[in-house]
Amino acid sequence: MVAPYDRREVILTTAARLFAHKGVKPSTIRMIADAVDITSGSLYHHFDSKDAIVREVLGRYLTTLSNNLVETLQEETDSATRLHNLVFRSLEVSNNNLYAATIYQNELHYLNESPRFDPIHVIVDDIQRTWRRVIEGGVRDGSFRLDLDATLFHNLIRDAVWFSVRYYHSSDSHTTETLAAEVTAIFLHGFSAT
Amino acid sequence: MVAPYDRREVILTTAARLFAHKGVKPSTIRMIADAVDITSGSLYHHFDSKDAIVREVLGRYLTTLSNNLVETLQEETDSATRLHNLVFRSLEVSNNNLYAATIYQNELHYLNESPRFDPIHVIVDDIQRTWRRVIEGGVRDGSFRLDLDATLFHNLIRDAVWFSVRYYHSSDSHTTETLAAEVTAIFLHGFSAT
DNA sequence: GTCTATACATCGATAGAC
DNA sequence: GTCTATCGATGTATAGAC
Repeated sequence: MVAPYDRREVILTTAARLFAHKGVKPSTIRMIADAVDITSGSLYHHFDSKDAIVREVLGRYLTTLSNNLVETLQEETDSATRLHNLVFRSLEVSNNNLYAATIYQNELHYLNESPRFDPIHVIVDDIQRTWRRVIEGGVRDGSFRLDLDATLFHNLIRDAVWFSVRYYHSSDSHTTETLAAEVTAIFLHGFSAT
Repeated sequence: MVAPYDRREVILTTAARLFAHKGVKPSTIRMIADAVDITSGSLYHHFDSKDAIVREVLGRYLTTLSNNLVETLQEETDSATRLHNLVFRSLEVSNNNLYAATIYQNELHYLNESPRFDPIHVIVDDIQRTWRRVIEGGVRDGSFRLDLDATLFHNLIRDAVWFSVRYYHSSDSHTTETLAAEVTAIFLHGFSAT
């Protein structure tokens, strides 16, 4: 028996939208309360604190992302395809969680200023390990270049995927497919015509 | 006749360090004052407001960057080299202005929340135009691929250079040289071994 | 140019009635 | 589960003495 909607869910979505658009710190408890049409005191019936809302928004998104990446690697295929699959799934999940994805990249400072977001960092570390496993695998099996720094490559492609949700908001999976293919093409084969 | 050091300059550097490490909003006027050993009220003798400090820190950095990019393009050479030179100069200037560079990428929200930072955005727009000119020139003269989205490429390499100062703090120009060469190699020729 | 003192706003969070 | 009312902390900025 689930209500037609859960007020708690409405608060989460509304807060996420505010956090994404204005930043976490400038989005006050009173603003969130106004946006869901209750008073600020009532918010504390649903959540212990403002940071608890941030944690739940980011935790859901990053957990979904982490699980999706692990899942896509169960397909047996070559390293280049594995890398492409990581790119595609990352773009897809981030596109389905635009507010959360935006918040995460914009609030690295906020998330690091105290241990209260450690659970979030644990999930992110897991995601990074997945990427590294694929990249190092590709270097080992000869798919990727040995004369370039694999860690640098990791950082560059991770940031590219991470931040591309800033400008690419695709509504259909076709666009995500195209974007993933182009990003992978640039990072694997380069933009040079020769 | 310049004093051995200018208190105003000390404030700027100290504030920049705080802004970079803790974020602009959490770095309070009192913290800045404490760090330079005066009281918060005295800060207002040197600057009209906290945002005026932010504007001056970022303005100096971005103006230097913009001028450097324009300067490096006066050398007549091929498009691939021009692109490499943009990468190198960007890394170099950002490395020489680590606090400001860090602040800029971490505070996009803060900088966009009101028109008081419009002068900053004007300089950034100029920098973006410089990059676009080089990339479009390379596409036109056949140096760069026609089958990939040049705007996407622009966004990716710009972010890569922009954000790589997060993890690469080189103290000597040799490392910057190496980093620029590797970034350019990945973006022009790819990480694939084949 | 630096100080003390403080005005004034706004924040997150709590208490207790309904 | 929502309300009103408010506490206590903290923020930017100002006023005026020295």
